[in-house]
Amino acid sequence: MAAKRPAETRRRIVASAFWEIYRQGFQSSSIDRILDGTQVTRGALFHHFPSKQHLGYAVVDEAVAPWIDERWITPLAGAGSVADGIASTVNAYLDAGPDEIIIGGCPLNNLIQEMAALDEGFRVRLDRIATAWRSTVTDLWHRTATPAGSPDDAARWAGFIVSSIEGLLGAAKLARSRAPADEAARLLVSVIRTAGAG
Amino acid sequence: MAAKRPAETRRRIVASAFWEIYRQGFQSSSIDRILDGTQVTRGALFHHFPSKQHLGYAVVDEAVAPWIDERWITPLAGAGSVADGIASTVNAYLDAGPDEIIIGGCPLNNLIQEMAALDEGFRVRLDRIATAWRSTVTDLWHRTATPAGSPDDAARWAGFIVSSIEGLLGAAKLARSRAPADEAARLLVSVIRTAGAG
DNA sequence: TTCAATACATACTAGTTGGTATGCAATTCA
DNA sequence: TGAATTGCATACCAACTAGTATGTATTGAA
Repeated sequence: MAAKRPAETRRRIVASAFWEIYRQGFQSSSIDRILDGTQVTRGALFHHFPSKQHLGYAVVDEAVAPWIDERWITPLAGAGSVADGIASTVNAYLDAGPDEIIIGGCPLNNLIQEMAALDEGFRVRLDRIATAWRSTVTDLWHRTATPAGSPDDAARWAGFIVSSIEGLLGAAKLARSRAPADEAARLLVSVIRTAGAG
Repeated sequence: MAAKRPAETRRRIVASAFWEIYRQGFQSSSIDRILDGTQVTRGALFHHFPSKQHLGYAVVDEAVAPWIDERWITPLAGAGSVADGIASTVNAYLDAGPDEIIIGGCPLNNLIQEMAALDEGFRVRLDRIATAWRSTVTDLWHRTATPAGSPDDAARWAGFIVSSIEGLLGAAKLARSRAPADEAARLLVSVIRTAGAG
């Protein structure tokens, strides 16, 4: 046993748990498999987290949220328009990283479908992430779109856009190919432009 | 033990398995819980299905597919326009049945997110259902939309529309409310109309 | 009516699950 | 430096898992 660095131990558990949960889903994830590869023992894990459920919550807060943040929210915040922001974040997402990310789907969406109906703790945490994403789109819309229609339009569009992105990512997962996501994204972007946010 | 009616026994297994899988997901569904309530025993189940996986396949083919068929595909086939068809199927879906259907999400989408990356048998079966849905939208588009743009436009729009519906159903699940789905659907329909399919 | 195939029913098993009990080592603070 | 407190390791456990072995009852055809 090396030196005791509790923060580092905890970080490794959460990181490994994120991938195990990403691949298997939360319920079918296994503590033993989370531990595999890491140099962490069962005792250490249950010292840091009272239960698998709490570990799951930590994964959402400390791994899924940053994942969405860096891939969608942060780049979007600096975009010149909603259409440009959506086009470039979707492209960057589909371009970047291994196929596993296309085939495995969006970690946020995966957990929403699996856990939102089953566990309120998961639900509120996941909702927090989705809300932050939508808010960023809403702000961007307000800042850059040609003002027309009711002031709630931006929020409505943001809801539509974010849910559409989750949908198109699911289509790619089903097809094991980025093609359907690419096509749907192009349509989504063109539709945003004609709405005056291009 | 009552009279032996194998077809009825099998039907009851698939029906019960559908709900258990709908609620828990496939991997976390339990044979014992599937059997609970039904008057079927373990032996009967494993007589009709060689494994849980094969039962899962049967559920997709014989329960999920009809579910999508009767709620989306069939009504859509008789619609007067794409916009009208989408508006009325979404509304009917959100109106009909218990809240469980809003909170529980779309059985097709649930299984896509959980199983598409893990099991090719599930993936192709789920893809078959989604493809049938998209084809129906494509045909409707061809029949009723004002002809403009390339001939692939209809298929592209169909892909976008179906994935958007799955996305907006996911938003309702996350919010435990039909409101976000309603708003996103209204935007989707208006966007379809401006594209000439209204 | 016999016989074979089908349709179940019961009991069991090997493996996996999340979680705990307990002990020791490293760190921190008085 | 001594004494808590924290961090971690090992061994264990009860519950649950899918699946099997084996038996019997029911069916349909000859």
